[in-house]
Amino acid sequence: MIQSVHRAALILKELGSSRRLGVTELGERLGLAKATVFGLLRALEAEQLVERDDEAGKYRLGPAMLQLGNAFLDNHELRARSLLWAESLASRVEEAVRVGVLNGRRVLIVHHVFRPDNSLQILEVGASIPWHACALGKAMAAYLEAERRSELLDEDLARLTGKTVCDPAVLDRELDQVARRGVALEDQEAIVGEAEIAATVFNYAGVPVGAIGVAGPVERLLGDGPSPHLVAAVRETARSLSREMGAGRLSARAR
Amino acid sequence: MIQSVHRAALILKELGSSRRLGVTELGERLGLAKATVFGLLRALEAEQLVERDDEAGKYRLGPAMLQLGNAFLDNHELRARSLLWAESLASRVEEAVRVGVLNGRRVLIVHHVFRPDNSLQILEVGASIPWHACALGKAMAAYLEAERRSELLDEDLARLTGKTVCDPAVLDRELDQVARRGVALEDQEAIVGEAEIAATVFNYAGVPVGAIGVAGPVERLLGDGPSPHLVAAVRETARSLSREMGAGRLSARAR
DNA sequence: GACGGCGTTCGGCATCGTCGAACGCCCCGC
DNA sequence: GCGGGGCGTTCGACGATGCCGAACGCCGTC
Repeated sequence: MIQSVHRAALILKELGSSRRLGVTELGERLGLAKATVFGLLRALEAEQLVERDDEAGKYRLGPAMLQLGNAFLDNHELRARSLLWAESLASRVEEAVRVGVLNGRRVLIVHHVFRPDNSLQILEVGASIPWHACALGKAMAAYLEAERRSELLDEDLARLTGKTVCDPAVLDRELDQVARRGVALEDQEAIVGEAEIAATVFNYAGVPVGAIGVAGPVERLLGDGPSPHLVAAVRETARSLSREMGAGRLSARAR
Repeated sequence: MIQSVHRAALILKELGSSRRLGVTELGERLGLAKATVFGLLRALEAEQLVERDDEAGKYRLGPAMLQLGNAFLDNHELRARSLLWAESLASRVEEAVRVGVLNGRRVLIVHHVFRPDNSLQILEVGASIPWHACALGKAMAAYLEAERRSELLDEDLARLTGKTVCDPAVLDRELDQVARRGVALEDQEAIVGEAEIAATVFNYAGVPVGAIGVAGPVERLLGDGPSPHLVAAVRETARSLSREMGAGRLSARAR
């Protein structure tokens, strides 16, 4: 639908996954004529969505992309409402806190508070993680309607570490358990040595709209069984956030 | 050029500056038929560049936007090369460090290291600041070719605080001085109480490609005259970064 | 000095996006 | 409860618009 917009988006996504590409290479990858790609690049360049590498004829993503990405964050309701909660959760448990939303088959991190210990950490906002390899993803998947859940379970579940759970049947049972307990766990399923404890955030209608969780070294989080202190803190924070998300909608409806 | 792509970009930018908009409102703002806007939104939605607000028919930016914005950062050469330098500068001077590039008439922050003192700070990556209201912008403007410089000086120079310099003639002289000294200063020209000291980063051809600087409370940075320690550290870091940017290109050419 | 590969330009053809009008829905006020 | 107005959405026909293949000019290489 709207061919040129679709193709422009393909170009942007292609440029996003490679440092820089030329017209010919883009044309080959997308199966389009060089002239077509060139025209699209020209239009995108005029919008600053794409930039030309000095001298070489290569193209890369442009600065407007960053501004729009930032605008997405600024307009994001869950993120806005989670800022204070995440901060207070982080200082309470002395671990990093992440907030994510489900985007297709991956979890997009929309907020990230560093562990308050002065160590050098990289900001994960904007990163996207396979849903089955993080507690945030499992927390959301557990509360989706059955149809959507099996969609997630059906397709290829990549193995990121030796502990990643890739068996749909096993995952399905784990999701049931998550729904029963109200918390999701992840034990080195994305990165060796790292674990996460997360809980779901719901909107006024009881639909999961995101998840919040603490992430850190497996010893501290899951030492011998999930730390009850952390689990309680995460659950509590998620519940407060859900209440706030609901409140926003309800007061809007009341008007 | 490529009408539909141009219009799609306009929609994205419009959505970026308002929390959420409906089809009709977008149509009015852009002077397009509702059906046209709807078609474009449909296409953008399929790409996850745009998202529909639950229930209400409103639209907002989608998660793919964030991923692309992040991809821009990942592919950004200056940013990649500045990560370590910025980190070491920040710990050396105990102040926040920012790295920016010129984007039209504004400076886009592509990297930001917090002041290492545990205080709560907000990440400015993705923010864009009028060039004349920050040291980063002035550092770059000072080394542009005359034509480009007067372009920057000619148009409207917004007043952000009482100390913002908005007079083209005064700014022009200040830029000459920046070029002579090799550092740009900013004294509460964007935010009251905040100052910045920055120096230009050049590529192999001597073209300014960005700037790096320290930002913080005016008393500490410009107490009585710009702190010589800070000025030296910033200059040195910018020179090292420039060398690295040049080296990248030269070795590429040598091949 | 000729070749190959690149980004770029050109122009004709038909596809594809555009628009106005009409539909169905929800909310609000009478 | 009923009517109106606003919204997002669908439809179909017109013609402007973006698509493509081919050709150009540039650079680096062999």
